[in-house]
Amino acid sequence: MDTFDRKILSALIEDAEMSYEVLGQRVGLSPPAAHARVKKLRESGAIEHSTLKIDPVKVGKPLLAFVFVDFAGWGKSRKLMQIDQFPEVEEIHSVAGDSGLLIKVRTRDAHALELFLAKLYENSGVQTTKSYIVLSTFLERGTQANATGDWEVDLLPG
Amino acid sequence: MDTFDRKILSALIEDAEMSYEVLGQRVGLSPPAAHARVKKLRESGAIEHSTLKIDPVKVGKPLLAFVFVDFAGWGKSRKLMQIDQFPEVEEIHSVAGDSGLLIKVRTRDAHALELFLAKLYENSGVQTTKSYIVLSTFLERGTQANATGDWEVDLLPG
DNA sequence: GATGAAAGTTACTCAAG
DNA sequence: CTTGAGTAACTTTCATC
Repeated sequence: MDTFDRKILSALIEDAEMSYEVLGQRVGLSPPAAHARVKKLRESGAIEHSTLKIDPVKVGKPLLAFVFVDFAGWGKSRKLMQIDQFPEVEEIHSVAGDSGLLIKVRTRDAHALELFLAKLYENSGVQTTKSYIVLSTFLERGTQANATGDWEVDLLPG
Repeated sequence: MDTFDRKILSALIEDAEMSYEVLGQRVGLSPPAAHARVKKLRESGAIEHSTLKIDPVKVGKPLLAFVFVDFAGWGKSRKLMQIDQFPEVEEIHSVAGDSGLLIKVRTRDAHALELFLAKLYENSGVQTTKSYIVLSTFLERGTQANATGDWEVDLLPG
């Protein structure tokens, strides 16, 4: 995972359908060299899979919310994990602090969110939920390949 | 945006590099028909762009956190918006409730998160931050194309 | 690492039903 | 919408430097 690999990942994160010829000249490698590195990045698992960024509004899910879920105990957490079956749910994390789970959920409207929350409460063990409604999103992207300072280093010769 | 379109999006979200032949037989269309629909989905903006799902650990960012940021006022929000320059930052939302902004940030370790928070406090107007450290992630995916109930409907004839 | 080349596959478009 | 066909482009690998 050197600078070339990070440049390749950064380029493909922006547009995964770039040809190896274009990719190569963007990162300063020949097409075969770029291809070999992408292959290794896939085999190593650094690239999990290719996917699409979808416009939430166009698929009828303009309302985004983050829901914190508190439990009485951890016994029923298995059943609650099945909420990944809901296509409205995009993320499920367990978090440190005063809450148990943090769920990112995207619905058609407030009523659909209410129905989802009702499903949550059907699980015994769920004590309270606290929802944060998103008013507007300024940035939303996947994991970036570079870290702070990477670009400055890249500008140096050598 | 009919059932075919949602099936196409769902398939490409799982694997965007599928050939139109495979895509067609997965959704029940001929390759040219599948191709034409994908083209329209791009032109309509429903598909924003193709991207890669990256393994955060493999790129050196195993620590995920959600940070709520409170302001004194909205005057300096423009400057604070520049935090999208940080590759650690994946999402920036303004949320209703007792906080102003919600930031999803992924760093190498707790120290790197601390450095990022220090950058936030450099902005005048930032009053407090409240961070939720993610202990484990059970689900993390992009916006799904279907809504609850879609699959049941699809199983019906006609 | 670069180049050049080869074979196989796919993208993309169109005509016709 | 389907089938069938066609060209251009790309992927993928390999031999060579």
